Amino acid sequence: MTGKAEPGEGILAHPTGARSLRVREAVLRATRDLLWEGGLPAATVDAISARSGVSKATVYKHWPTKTAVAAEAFGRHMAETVPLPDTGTARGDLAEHVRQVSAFYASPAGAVFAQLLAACVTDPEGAPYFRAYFLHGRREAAGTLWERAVRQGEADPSVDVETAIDVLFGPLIFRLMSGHMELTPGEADAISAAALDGLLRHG
Amino acid sequence: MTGKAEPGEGILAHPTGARSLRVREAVLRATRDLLWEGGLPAATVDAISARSGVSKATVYKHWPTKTAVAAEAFGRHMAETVPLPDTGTARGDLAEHVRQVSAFYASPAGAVFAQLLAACVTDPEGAPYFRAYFLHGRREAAGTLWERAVRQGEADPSVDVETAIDVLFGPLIFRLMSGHMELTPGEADAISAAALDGLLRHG
Amino acid sequence: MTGKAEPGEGILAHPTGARSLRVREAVLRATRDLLWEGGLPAATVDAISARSGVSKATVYKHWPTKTAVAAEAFGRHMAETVPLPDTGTARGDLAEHVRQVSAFYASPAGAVFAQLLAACVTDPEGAPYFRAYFLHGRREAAGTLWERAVRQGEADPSVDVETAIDVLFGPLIFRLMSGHMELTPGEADAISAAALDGLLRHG
Amino acid sequence: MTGKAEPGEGILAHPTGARSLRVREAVLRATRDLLWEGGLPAATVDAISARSGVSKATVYKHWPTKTAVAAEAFGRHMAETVPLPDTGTARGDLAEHVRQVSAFYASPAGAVFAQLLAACVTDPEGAPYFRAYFLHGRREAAGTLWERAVRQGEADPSVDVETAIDVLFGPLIFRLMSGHMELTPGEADAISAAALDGLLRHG
DNA sequence: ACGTAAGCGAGACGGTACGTCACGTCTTAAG
DNA sequence: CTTAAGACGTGACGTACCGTCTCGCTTACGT
Repeated sequence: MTGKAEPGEGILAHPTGARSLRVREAVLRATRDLLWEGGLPAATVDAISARSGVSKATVYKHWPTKTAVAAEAFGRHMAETVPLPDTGTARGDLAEHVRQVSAFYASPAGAVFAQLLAACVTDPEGAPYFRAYFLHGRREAAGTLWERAVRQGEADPSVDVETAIDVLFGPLIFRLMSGHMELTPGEADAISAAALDGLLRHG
Repeated sequence: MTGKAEPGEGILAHPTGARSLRVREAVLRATRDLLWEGGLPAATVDAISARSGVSKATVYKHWPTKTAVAAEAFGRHMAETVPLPDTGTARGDLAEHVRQVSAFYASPAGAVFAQLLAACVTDPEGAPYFRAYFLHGRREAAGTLWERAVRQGEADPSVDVETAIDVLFGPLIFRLMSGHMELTPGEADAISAAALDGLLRHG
Repeated sequence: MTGKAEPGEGILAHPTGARSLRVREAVLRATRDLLWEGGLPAATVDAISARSGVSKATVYKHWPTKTAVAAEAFGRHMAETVPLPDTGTARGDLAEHVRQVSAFYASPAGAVFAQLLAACVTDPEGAPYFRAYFLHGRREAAGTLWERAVRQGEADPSVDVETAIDVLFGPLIFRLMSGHMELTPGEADAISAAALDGLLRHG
Repeated sequence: MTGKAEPGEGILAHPTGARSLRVREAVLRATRDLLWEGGLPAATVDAISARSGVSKATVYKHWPTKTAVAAEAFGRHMAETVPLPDTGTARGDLAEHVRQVSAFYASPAGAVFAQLLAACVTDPEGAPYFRAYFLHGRREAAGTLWERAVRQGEADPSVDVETAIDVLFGPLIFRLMSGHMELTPGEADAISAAALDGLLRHG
């Protein structure tokens, strides 16, 4: 898996070899802990280096930016926790998923997510890592849900997967980033309802 | 009017008086220029101070954070440029507005917007300024459009204004921040169509 | 005295003001201690900063290079300890001075001197500080001796002061730097004798 | 001959064998070029390794320190260019030699010499190499001159060879290292005159 | 002739210091 | 009492070079 490119993201290369593997593991573990304890601001390269026992210079040989490290560490850690809902109806599944993601954003881990997303704006080198190691997985899960919904005939097949995902989750992210509205389960439901049924009257 | 609180945002206080007015004007003008030239990274407090002739200490007496200064400067400058569309139909107006906002995000000023939004995540003191001086105005404009659409009977009155706005523009912001998709006019149309008509089939 | 240029060395400028004075004092004291404990290698800017309580950035605002700091600190400390010999004859005074300087070079402080002189080769920015704050004082003292010797009619007035000094002390420095010969009192006497009487036979 | 100890310097050992010879040659050639192009600072071990095609580990199997490599490379290159003067008189020979050495110190190669001498202060492991591969040869040449002068009856036989050499060339080195005076031919003559005739009046 | 061990190229690694940058606080003196 | 000017502490940045190391490859030697 070392240095393997993520689909659609070009090559996110690292040094290879046995020693490198040890280094990568130590760095990612230390970074994950730091993120957990103090968010992105705590995950300074110095701190990562100190805690992992890997020298700063070596960190920079593996990742272009601290954002990249943090993104990969965060993505690794989150990758395991993606249970897809199965309520019987596509509408139920999608709404439930929005509710879950909203709850995630409202959690401490959500704050880290926001910090990482923010960091991507400033750090174009790190952004691909965030997309590859975190966003990609999440979007793939949501995409699965969406395609199932289309197959079941509930979802509008003329809507692009990407568009659908953005319309469902973009609102949550908007609120997360700007803080203009809260991310309660109720709000999540309101958003998913509006997105699924549309803003205009029909019929 | 100086230092007046923005609706819903508590008190964003500044020192008052004639000299203060001069200071505020000089700082905001200098900051605007710097933002324009090099984005948020260029709008260093030192740079703002140097260019405006206002000392750093004074800047910090008027604003809590450099983000606050930048947010206000950006908001001031953008406030004038918000023409609301009038195509005849609510659907047309909303779609057109999404297209306009999308184009704005894709522009250089959009990059500054992204940087500011990102900064708000890290800087809770500055965030209210961004909301008050920029977001608020934008959301108010969109809200006007939405309420007109409701009055015309085209929009679903059961959808909250805030929800509607977030569903329409959240997707754009998601893409802007994470960079996973482009912000072309075509994409903007796809998004507004999906949001307005809903993701599920109906009928 | 702050920021005052040393004669013949152009302007070795520092920030001025009361706070600066405190900073300079703290830095020089800390540096002197570090030099004493571990020589130039121990006097890293980080260590100086840590021990003096003055931030690294501030150190770099006062001195261009760690060599400069060390040179000034060393010179300050050494300035007080320059007793000029008075044996009655010029020959005796000069020989005695060579013996003293030789002993100094052979001492721990002499090692620091060697390190500083070596550093000047690599660091053209720091060299003037070494000349101004250390060498200048030493050469002035030796020059005094020499001029007294000329007035007394013992020394050859056709020999330039600078030349005389270099011929007397250059050999010691050569040995100190390259380590090809020891710096015992006996060797010092041999050198001063050779320099004072000349290498060729005469008469 | 490889790895043979230089006189008076203990054993400066290298690995032996046919391959080793190739390695040594490549390294020394590359180092010489680098020294020539950018002085000691350019002669990084990495650079030497890269340019010579010899791996860093191998370099360190042959030499204890980068100073050692540089010293040997420099000495090798300089070994060929030591023409001894023959003016007819010992005084003329010695003065001429001082003039030549002074010119050498003032040349680009002289700067490298200064850097190497400086490096020896910090690097006790490399110093013997500099003495063995460069200084030794130079001092031997000067010693030859001196002994000829003694045999011819011009030089004072009571002066030790080493002392004589140091008195003649120490002043040049002092100036070279500290930069307090220039190294013009005129200065060289003043120095040799003072050293040869002595600083005191006689007769 | 054929392993088998030494010598080697490649380059990752830990370590240490470097010099820089921007933030936000503080001090001083002028108005 | 507000300013301008700017020094200062703090904390992180990314880089550079050192000297050590690990890994296979390839040479050349010993049996």
